[in-house]
Amino acid sequence: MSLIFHVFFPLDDWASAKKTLFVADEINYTWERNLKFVENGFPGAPMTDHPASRKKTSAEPSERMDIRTIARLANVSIATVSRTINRVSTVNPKMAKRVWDVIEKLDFVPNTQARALVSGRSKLFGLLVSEITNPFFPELIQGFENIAVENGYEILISSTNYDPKRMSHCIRRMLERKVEGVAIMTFGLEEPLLDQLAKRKVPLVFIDVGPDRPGVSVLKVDYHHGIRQAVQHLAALGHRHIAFVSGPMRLHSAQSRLAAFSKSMQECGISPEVSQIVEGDHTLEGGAAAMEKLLAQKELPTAVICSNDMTAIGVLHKLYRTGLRVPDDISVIGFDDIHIAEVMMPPLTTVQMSRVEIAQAAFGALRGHVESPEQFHGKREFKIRTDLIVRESTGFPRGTMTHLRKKP
Amino acid sequence: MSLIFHVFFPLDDWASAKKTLFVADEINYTWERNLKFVENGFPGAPMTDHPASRKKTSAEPSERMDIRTIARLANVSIATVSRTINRVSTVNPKMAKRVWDVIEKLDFVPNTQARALVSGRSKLFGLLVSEITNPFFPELIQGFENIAVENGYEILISSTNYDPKRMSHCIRRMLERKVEGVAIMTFGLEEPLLDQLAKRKVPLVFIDVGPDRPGVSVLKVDYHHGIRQAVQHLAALGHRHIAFVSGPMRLHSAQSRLAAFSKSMQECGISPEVSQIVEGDHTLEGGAAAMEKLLAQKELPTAVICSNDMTAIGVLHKLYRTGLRVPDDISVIGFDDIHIAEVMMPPLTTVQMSRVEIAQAAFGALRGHVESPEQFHGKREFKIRTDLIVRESTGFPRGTMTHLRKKP
DNA sequence: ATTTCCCATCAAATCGCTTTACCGTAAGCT
DNA sequence: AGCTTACGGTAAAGCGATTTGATGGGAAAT
Repeated sequence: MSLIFHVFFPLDDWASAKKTLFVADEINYTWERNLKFVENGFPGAPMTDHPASRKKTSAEPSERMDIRTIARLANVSIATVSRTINRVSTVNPKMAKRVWDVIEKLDFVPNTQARALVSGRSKLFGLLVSEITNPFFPELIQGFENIAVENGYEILISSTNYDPKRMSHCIRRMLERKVEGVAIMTFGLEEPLLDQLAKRKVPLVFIDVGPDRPGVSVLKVDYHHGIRQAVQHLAALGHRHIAFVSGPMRLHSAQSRLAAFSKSMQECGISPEVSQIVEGDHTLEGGAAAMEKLLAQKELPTAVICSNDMTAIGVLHKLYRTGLRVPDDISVIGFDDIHIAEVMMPPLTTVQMSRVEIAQAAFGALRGHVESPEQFHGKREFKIRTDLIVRESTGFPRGTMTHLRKKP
Repeated sequence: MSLIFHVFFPLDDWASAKKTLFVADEINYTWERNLKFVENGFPGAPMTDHPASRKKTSAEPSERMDIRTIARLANVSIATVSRTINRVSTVNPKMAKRVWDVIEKLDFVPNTQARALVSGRSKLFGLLVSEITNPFFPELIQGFENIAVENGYEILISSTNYDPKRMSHCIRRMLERKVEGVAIMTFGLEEPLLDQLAKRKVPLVFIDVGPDRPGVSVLKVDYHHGIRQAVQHLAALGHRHIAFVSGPMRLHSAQSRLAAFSKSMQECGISPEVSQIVEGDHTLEGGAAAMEKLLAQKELPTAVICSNDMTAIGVLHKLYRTGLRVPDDISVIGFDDIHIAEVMMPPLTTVQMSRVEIAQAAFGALRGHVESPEQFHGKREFKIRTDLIVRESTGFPRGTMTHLRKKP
């Protein structure tokens, strides 16, 4: 019978002695690059050094630091050092202290690569986002990173920039680093690329939609909840002509948001007009372009709901350029609630989707699969809520309160 | 005698597709600590599994993939496979093709950990930023990642959130992963933390200021160039009362920007007033708070220059709240030129500092140190230019063109 | 005094890949 | 023919940990 603790590498404690320091790596390798030398009269043929050809450049005064160096200095066996570092509970405290002392004195840092190699656990998760420059993602990354580090994992972040080639490259790199799981936060399903990961049975977690396979979890965002609130909010203010600027329609999340919008409109007894639904691409520029299209139509909506905040900000900007005032002339609602939405002019009414919640759910799913696969054998789903945050970009529709109205 | 090529892991070629991607990482460790279990009546003493205890969970139908599996299937020796993968120039193209074919058919991915372990090269760089949620950084990360990936490196990204503890932790983690260099883009010098890295001779690159040590490069940003343009621009428009919202003064970059401002003011024959210089913290909220302080003073400036764009946006927002119009009532200039600055209401006049340029310089410095230390033995400095981008948040000072003026 | 445990030790095997000798072989040159 | 050369093969030695099984010493328990 044994009590099992999950301990891999007790950084906090370890570094608890405030001396967090650094390990000497051997980074001094040189390799000259050169062209193939054809006319060679001498014996040594044209050759290329194998990249790993290492030459001890200098006789380091301090010999290299091994787990066995520690063992020697602490006067214990390497097995004991290993156990100590990994906090196996059977080591005698006295012995452990001796070991820790040496480790601290020498500022020893175990080599993660070696550990990963033998243990088979890289303690690495991949995090794939579609666009790191969209503020939504850094906030998500931040959350994910926090939880991951707290739990002893590292993250490999990659931004696909909506490019499938790039995405495939990212996945490849993660495979090379032997990630134990990947969170695919691109809001889209790229079937072919997944095969590489599926084949290797890497646990995955998706947002919105993902293949139905063991080892794959999906975070189901309840778009409808927040979007219905948005539509109702607008309807209650008296809006009947509500436009929608969608995201790129190949994204599942964009489709879902649009669907939620249409449904909510019907629930409110308003029938959405097709001409008032225009496709954006979730960027600032896309939002501005979409608004321009809307502006070009004979009938102007009195409110616009956008598929994300970046789009909404683009819309706000186009409106500003056009001389239309928000919310006096037209109301605008975004989606995501990125930090900057709050300081727009005017502050943006938006549907918030918690990054922290998503990050936690994603990490939890991955960790679950990795650390206790038995309980996580099937596909798991997690619900993510969304809620309307009312700020100042929404108001009564123009014409409703004529005395307040001013013509642009 | 041999000709040497630098080839480690030809990602580009290999994944011949031009896919560039991202790496990042982050974080911490949790492990439950446990007390020694004294009262144990049962046989199996309190035990902890060694983390690396691996249990073959499933009998893989496909046997595990080695470099030697490939060798066997391609009918060559493992040495040849290794040479092929590493593009050693002496391998016969025909043979190489045979090997590549098998590799592709089996979707073989070499284990980076094993390679790193034996070759001593992790092909990993650390990237430390102060705040990933400030849009400036994701843009920088994007640039850094692009170049790194193109050159076969991965990045471990960490955000310190201005917390020294966290920073120390980040550094520790990077050491464990055996990064070959670290770009410290926190715009601040944390002496004690550096020791950890310095001791291990990890190449570093800083922005603005860094210790004068071999292996350390510094990216010197020419703040004065852009800021002088900003001041001159304002002065030319007729402004004489120009305020400055600085960053947190413990940041060297914040000090430099302020110094550049003061100097530029003097060059223009204007003496900066102390009361018009207020400290912000490079955040939205800090900018708003700073503007509030400025607003509370008896004499209002006619223009405000901010230490970064986030601050400027905060200022803009506070001004909007107060009912002051930009640039009619007051002009505002930012610094950084983050993407969103362009769509502010009004679009922000700002000093641009190229993220791409910084990323390239940083990567170049690191790579230089790692791959040809002889030429890079000393501290190297790189210049980064800054330039004013005039948009619409600046105009004539109020009172200059009385006929255009409207009282708030 | 003997039996148990507990705690450690040692040595050896692994992880997946790189690298180094050293050895053939077939073709190319003289 | 006689030698080089080019190119691949073999085999073995690591890289820096983790793990396991065999083993032993000492202290507590019987």
